[in-house]
Amino acid sequence: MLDRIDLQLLRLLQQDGRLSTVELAQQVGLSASPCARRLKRLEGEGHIQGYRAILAREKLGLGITVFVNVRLSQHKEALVEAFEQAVSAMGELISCHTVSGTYDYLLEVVVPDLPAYEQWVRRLQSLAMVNDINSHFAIRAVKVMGPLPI
Amino acid sequence: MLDRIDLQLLRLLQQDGRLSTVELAQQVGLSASPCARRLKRLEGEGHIQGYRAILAREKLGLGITVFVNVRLSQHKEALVEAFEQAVSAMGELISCHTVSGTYDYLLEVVVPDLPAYEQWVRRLQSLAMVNDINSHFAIRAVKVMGPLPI
DNA sequence: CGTGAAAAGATACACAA
DNA sequence: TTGTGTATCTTTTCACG
Repeated sequence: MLDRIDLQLLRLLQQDGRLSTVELAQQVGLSASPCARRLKRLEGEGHIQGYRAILAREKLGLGITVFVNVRLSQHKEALVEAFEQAVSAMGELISCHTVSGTYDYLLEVVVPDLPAYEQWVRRLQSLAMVNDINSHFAIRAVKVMGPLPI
Repeated sequence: MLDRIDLQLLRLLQQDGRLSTVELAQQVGLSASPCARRLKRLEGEGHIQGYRAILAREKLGLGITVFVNVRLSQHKEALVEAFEQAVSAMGELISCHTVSGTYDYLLEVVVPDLPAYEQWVRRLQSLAMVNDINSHFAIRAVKVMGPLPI
């Protein structure tokens, strides 16, 4: 499905999402048109889901990152869906996975300050199916949004 | 520092990092040149750290995401730095924070399969200053890399 | 996959408001 | 600071070898 060159293109675009077809072409040792063809294919097949600017959290006043473990009181389909829909709609939540172990979910929340976090937790607690919440504050980021290992 | 329009630009670029100056301009109700100036400023001041393509993990054979809690045996400056440098160099690690609570670190690791994860854990365990490791597998992603709330 | 050419689009800059 | 206009450069697209 994907050959060396495709992977190279993906790697390059993961580093710099604004590289043009021409720039990519010379970096992978191709000419522009086959490179453009590959690009379109990679996008069309969904290997590339999109492009985005990476913003500086702290500079934007988003100094607090919190990892939050959540356990639900029940696991009825309807409640699970309601929970996921509710948290997905929260802008402060940038990541949410169901996980193995003691808790059901691991959330990552980004807020400007502690009062904002308290407010957010209140909203989370107000969800009826939420049984237990355990917060871990990020003290320092060692590595953030690293590139996928491809 | 940042006015409404700047924030709008950042929001738009967070959704689509390939929008051109002209497209951005009409979306925020500006003409091209002031929009380009703002863009350059936002990039120059570091509000925009870069641009990248968002890739589909599963399609690329990276089906396993694991959240790993790590506790060190000591917290001497040198050991801490050695640990952080070692894990930062691991491609499978896409995120690493020091966190409050029982553990010192929370890592996010992406690998193709369980054998690859076992291998990775072995490498982690081989670091002398690592005292305790606790893995939580991501069973399902509810929300991944959501936009920052700006 | 490569080449070449044509068309479209983007950027940069000077100047006016 | 923004808007307009222009000139330049780049990119994209496509037909064909």
